[in-house]
Amino acid sequence: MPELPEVETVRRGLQPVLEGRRLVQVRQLRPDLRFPLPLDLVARLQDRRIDRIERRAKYLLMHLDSDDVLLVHLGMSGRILLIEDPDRTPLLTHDHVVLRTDEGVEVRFNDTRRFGFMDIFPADELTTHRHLAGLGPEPLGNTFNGPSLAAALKGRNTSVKAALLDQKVVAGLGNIYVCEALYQARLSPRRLARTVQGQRAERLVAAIRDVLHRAIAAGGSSLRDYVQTSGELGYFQHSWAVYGREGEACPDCICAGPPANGIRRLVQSGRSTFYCARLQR
DNA sequence: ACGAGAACCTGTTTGC
DNA sequence: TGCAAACAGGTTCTCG
Repeated sequence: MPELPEVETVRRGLQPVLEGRRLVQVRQLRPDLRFPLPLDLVARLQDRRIDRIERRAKYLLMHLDSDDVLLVHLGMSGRILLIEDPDRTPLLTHDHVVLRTDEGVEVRFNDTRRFGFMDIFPADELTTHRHLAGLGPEPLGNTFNGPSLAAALKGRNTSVKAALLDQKVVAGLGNIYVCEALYQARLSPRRLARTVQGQRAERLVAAIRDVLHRAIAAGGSSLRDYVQTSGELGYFQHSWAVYGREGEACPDCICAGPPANGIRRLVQSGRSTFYCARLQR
């Protein structure tokens, strides 16, 4: 999916189109995504004004003038398409929820694999909601630092790779940016999470923040199914050092080419990890 | 309680 | 060429 940088890019694209706008038409094309959609979703969105759009981890949170919050998660293949001329733009196969604003623009939630989901709930449940309550710190926030990450990893008997994918440890990283951050921090993805303490934790925090900042500045990464809200392509995928580069030379060392050297791929808890075995310890 | 793997879905790419 | 297997950004559930 869209990881944190892609979701932040979508949020920034939606802001000028949706904030302050009223929803004059709401259509739901199927009863469920990853989970059943709330039965009253359309009724609670119809004629509401969107006051503010924020992001928490990989979630978009749209605050309504009814004091409800619309939560959107893009899953693996979710996209949000902005349609300037909706009456002359046919729906696509996997358009599932369609919002039209009082300015005549449509926002269409399109998700091929339907791993995405939506919910709507009262704003006072923001900290207790099932999808938000257990989340760890924002990696770009003030509370995420070397000591706090070290504390979160202490006692964890899994790999640092698997631990960073756990949204309770830090919220918003996914497979791509974990691989990139571990590479930049020169830490092996196989390293036991609980051994990442002190300077190693400091290095990892700095790498995570730097990778995310650079990715956001580039407008995120465009993957097979993902396009920015505007329809433009993010271009951070050209900056990947290791992700998807199995067999290529490591950009920062001399261990060129396959098979023994260069960037390797391994599978950890069912997901591909890309790394340089020489630089990452 | 923790960690690993399966499940959820569709589409594309890879390999025999 | 054709078909089956592998693989893809995430989260949640089950099982040992």
